[in-house]
Amino acid sequence: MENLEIAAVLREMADLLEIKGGVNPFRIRAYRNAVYTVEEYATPLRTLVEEGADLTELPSVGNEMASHIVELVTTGHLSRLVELAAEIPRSLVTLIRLPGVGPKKARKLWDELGITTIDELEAAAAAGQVAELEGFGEKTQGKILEGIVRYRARQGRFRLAEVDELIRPLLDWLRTDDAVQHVEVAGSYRRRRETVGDVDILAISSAKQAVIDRFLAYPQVLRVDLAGETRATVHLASELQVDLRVLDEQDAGAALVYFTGSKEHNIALRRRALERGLSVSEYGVFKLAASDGVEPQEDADLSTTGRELGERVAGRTEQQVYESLGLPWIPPELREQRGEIVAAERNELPQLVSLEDMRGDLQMHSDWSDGKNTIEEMLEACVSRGYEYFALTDHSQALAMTGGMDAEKLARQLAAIDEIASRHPEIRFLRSMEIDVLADGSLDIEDGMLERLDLVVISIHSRFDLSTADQTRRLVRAIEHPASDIVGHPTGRIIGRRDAIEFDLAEVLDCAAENHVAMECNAHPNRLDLRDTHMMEAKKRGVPIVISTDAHRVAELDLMSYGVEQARRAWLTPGDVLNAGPLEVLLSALGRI
DNA sequence: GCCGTTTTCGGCCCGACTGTTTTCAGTCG
Repeated sequence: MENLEIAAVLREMADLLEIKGGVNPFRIRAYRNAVYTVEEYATPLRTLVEEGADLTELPSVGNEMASHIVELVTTGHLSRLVELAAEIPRSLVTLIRLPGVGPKKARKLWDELGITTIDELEAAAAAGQVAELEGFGEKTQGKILEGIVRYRARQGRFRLAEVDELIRPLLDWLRTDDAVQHVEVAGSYRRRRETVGDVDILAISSAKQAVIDRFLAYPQVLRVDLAGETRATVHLASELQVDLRVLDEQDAGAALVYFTGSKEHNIALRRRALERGLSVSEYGVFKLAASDGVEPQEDADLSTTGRELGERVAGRTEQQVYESLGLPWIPPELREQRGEIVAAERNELPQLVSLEDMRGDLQMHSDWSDGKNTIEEMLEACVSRGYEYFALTDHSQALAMTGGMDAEKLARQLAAIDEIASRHPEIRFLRSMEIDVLADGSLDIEDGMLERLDLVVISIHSRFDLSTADQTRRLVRAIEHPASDIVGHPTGRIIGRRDAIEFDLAEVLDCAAENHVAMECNAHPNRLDLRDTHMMEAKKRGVPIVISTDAHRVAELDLMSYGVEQARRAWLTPGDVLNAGPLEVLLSALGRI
């Protein structure tokens, strides 16, 4: 059982316990905390279980969660969930995915109307039965019906690059309004997560209502979900959800921290604040009033609303907010509660790699295979981006439909490259190729030709369905080939379209480290492969990373920023990224010189 | 259920908006 599946079971436990009601809310929260840990963990927990490792070492995993995980890995099911499902229909958890329906309402729908599925809920709402229930009404019933339609049609998360395109004109629309002093996008977009569920926009203004009005008047707004005095939520025509919050300038820093998240990072900050007698919200950092007689609430009170606040100590800038908590400013890409607060406290935050550090691009295609531009056009585009070197990596013959090259065609290309390179001393031209790794792990070109290349990129483009063991063997054999330098888009995933191939990440990374082979972070926003957590694992195991665009046309060379952002999320410094350094260091790390 | 520079009990993050309430519960982020 894989981590995501384990997490899904634990999440279902939490949902069912919540629907059941009368359960200690902190017990439910404990399940949700464990879900986060399991989802974020880079290596399969199944391997930890097989090694007999102590799972309670993991954050938010105690004896109970550890035994749950062991049971799931070894038996494939969780007896506690089976017991719970005998009391509460499991399908009720789908109801709370609907907007406006939470655990309490789901429970009521089941108790009063015997509803357990979305289909049954739709029928009951259409018949007007839902509005009759206490705590429900006509509006709620209508909202549920709309929500069901959207639930069935929903598109899922948006890729970061799509959101970039959708959100830029909206930002321009807001910025041209006089009432708006400043606009910034927060949320997972600012943390540069590979996909974004909804977009959080933060506006600074003293005329809040005017900003809300401007936002609601944006031509691409398809429907308004809610609109208050300081916040509004809309769906754009693209179905992308956008939340706007309008705040005073003095609150900008606290608000930006709050809305950038992640949720887990914020919770950790607030816990830290409480330890210091402070309270953090989107309105600032406040001293807590002396808490003489704090009356403990009986269960269900999840919030600390009503706590007496004292003097405000920070809020205008993010720096101030972190400083008030005894921390240096933390880059948004690191705010995932993966140890950044501890590192910040010790002043050990990494100096993250940036786009300006990049000195070359190590995967791109020309019209010799499936690229759209000539070799010389690609070269000139690299020069204009200020690169010191670049690698041209047209496909090998196994990808016939791309015009992949056999030995004879490669020989002709190398001759053409020599001629072009001789006219362009301003950049170092690396003769390279993206060579297919065949199903058995052999490379798709004669060894004799490999010797004529400066750099060899090896990639999997077929047989994505091999077993974990076979796929691991395949990659290990290819990496062990003495000519191999870089594994291109190692997991082969296409975000939202094709799953990653299955292999033993630890074994492959260790093999790469041993053989001086680098792993690529493919910067194309559809791939982002390796992903952030995998790169963290690679760094831990001493495997160098390269960031390449895999450009098939000149314009795609600009996708480099997406790769760099993912590398930043993986805590990588310029020293961890080979093509952020001088060519000699790169070639030496790959065992070329 | 988890956790520990106020450790093995007693805590556990904070606020806005909506709809249905006649003073607030539920949901959401």
